[in-house]
Amino acid sequence: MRMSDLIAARILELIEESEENIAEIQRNELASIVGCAPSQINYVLSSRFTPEQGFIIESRRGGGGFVRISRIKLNRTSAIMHIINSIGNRLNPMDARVIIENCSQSGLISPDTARLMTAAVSTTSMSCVPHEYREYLRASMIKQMLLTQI
Amino acid sequence: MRMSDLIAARILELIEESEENIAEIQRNELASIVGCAPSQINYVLSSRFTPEQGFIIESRRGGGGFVRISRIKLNRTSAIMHIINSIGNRLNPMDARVIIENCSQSGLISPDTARLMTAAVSTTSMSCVPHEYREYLRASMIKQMLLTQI
DNA sequence: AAATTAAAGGTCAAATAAAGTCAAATTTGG
DNA sequence: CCAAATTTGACTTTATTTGACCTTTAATTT
Repeated sequence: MRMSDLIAARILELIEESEENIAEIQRNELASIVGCAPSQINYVLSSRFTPEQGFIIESRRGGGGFVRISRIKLNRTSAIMHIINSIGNRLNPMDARVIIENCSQSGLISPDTARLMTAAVSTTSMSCVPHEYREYLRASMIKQMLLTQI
Repeated sequence: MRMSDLIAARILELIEESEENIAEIQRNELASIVGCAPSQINYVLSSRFTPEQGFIIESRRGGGGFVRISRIKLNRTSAIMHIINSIGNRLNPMDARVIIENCSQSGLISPDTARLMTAAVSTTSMSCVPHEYREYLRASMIKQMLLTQI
């Protein structure tokens, strides 16, 4: 398993465990527990816990510093609208994957729907359209599909 | 024996071995095991593990990357496979609509899924890709999506 | 209270590790 | 012989990992 996935999994675990959808970690401590460079924690946060994915990151430096990751919880419709609005007009495969994953995780869409959407935006599906269009297509498709889930 | 056949055989073998009909490989590793150029793995995948043949391909690049090949189990599947195979490599909006409608009518997919698929292949979703690609895209997307419904 | 020190976390770019693409060259079956 | 299938490899794109250096803040000392 990738280190990044392990870190992401650990953070999600902490969020789940908590009542208030918050994980509060010490960057260096977590890094040394999972055995990675501290800056890799930042990499994971910035690639998988972005505002677009429904997370807010706050932090404090200095003695007793911390990083707080909170998942924002909205009602169904606004959650979906929020996600739709956070998607620009392009979307790369990784971000698409994370968005679908999060929607599924947070119960906004069923696992079945998640699989369907993943298939729809897969590179395989799109192999017939030239690269320069793919990210735009992915974005607009995901938006359209999410809209049906309201 | 042809190299491609050997590769295909090896992948099938891995799928057989697995409980969940999934083979997860590292492209470069497999290539070096069987002794071929890495890109030949892609060739084999795209020529022998297509949706028409009941396979879904997913992949990730970068460190710890992989290619996952999953085979769909055959049960109610035959109906869906039949539909997939009846779709050529192009599909106009009207025919797509009819196919989705039929699947829905015959209970192969839920109304919700039908709406999702309709949204995915809608002209709105595709407005960012030039007309000449749309029918191909529609066909390959519908195939990929139907596969997930088995 | 001000100055200093130590303890966090942040940034960014380079190194590494995959996979994808495409077209040219080669082989094969009819 | 020819068209289709296969093989190869140079080049591209993407994701991850690491480390050196930077900034902020809390704690401690003077």
